[in-house]
Amino acid sequence: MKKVAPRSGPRPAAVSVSDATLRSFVGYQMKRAFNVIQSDLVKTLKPFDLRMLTYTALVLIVDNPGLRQSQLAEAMDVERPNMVVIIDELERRELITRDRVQTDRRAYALKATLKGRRLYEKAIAAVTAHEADLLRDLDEDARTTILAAMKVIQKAKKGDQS
Amino acid sequence: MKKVAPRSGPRPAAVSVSDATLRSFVGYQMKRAFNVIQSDLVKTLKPFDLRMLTYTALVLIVDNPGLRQSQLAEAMDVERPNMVVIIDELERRELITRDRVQTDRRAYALKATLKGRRLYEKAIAAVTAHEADLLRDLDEDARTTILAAMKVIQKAKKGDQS
DNA sequence: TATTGTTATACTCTATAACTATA
DNA sequence: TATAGTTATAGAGTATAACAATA
Repeated sequence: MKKVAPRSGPRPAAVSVSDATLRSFVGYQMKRAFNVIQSDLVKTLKPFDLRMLTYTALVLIVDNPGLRQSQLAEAMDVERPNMVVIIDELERRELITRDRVQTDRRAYALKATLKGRRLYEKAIAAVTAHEADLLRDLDEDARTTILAAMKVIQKAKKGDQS
Repeated sequence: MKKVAPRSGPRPAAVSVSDATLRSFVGYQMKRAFNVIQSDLVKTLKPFDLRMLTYTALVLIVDNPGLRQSQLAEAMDVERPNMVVIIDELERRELITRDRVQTDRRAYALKATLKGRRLYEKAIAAVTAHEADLLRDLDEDARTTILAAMKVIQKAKKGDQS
């Protein structure tokens, strides 16, 4: 009953694990796919000394000169306290400037420096190239569907019942 | 020059932030969408006192009785050291058992208890219902495309140049 | 010598309460 | 009183090195 069945291969892990139950969940597949994309993105941004959050913040600041930290935090869906260290890092590296808003001295106006804009250009080019490579086996139609679907999912949160 | 221009609305954040540059990246859209799905999943699993990781581990153990921690870690794409605390929690709550494998006394065979299998049934039902609700605005065609696309992305990692 | 599970540790991301300075 | 930014802190998730027991 408890006798060991003779095994030819040296790998006891030869029997593959079934994830049949989980596979059908969109959430499960998205987590796994997102992990792939994220780890690729981390590697891509490494040479620029950027992480996902610092990269995203830099892009938004370049594209929206003068915005405040709270606006950035809301746009990135990050809590304000967590925004501070991100901004601190970008400022310390002289990629952005933090200037008091004259009309509201509580707030800071964030702007990219020339150095920040140059890093922005390089980082975006690298991310674009890596993403194109990662998605090379998806045709244009599939990509369009994915983008559309991702937007639908994002909207599903707020409009719980229009 | 520095006079405050009279504003009608009380909200200075009225000017919306443009994320046009980021929007076209699949990775960006996936992160945002995944955040929505994840936070919904967290809420869904809360009543069962499960997190994504403990939920995933429980499902895989129920579906693959007797598997080892290292197999589970590989299946979940989690480092072995991080698997330990997850398994600890499931065992402490008597949802699974950890039995020494007779043929390899280094390893543990993981099995779900009756309590574990019951929680599995309830949790899966809840997750299924919540996911259906979250994706209610996506037709079957879109879901199929998404699932297929997520698999393509996952495969893109390993087969860098088949 | 290699592998299973473990401990310790560290870094990132996330989340909340409470403070300050301004409004 | 409310808001912008900050500090402190705690919880998750993730990653690596090093160890004991076993193969």
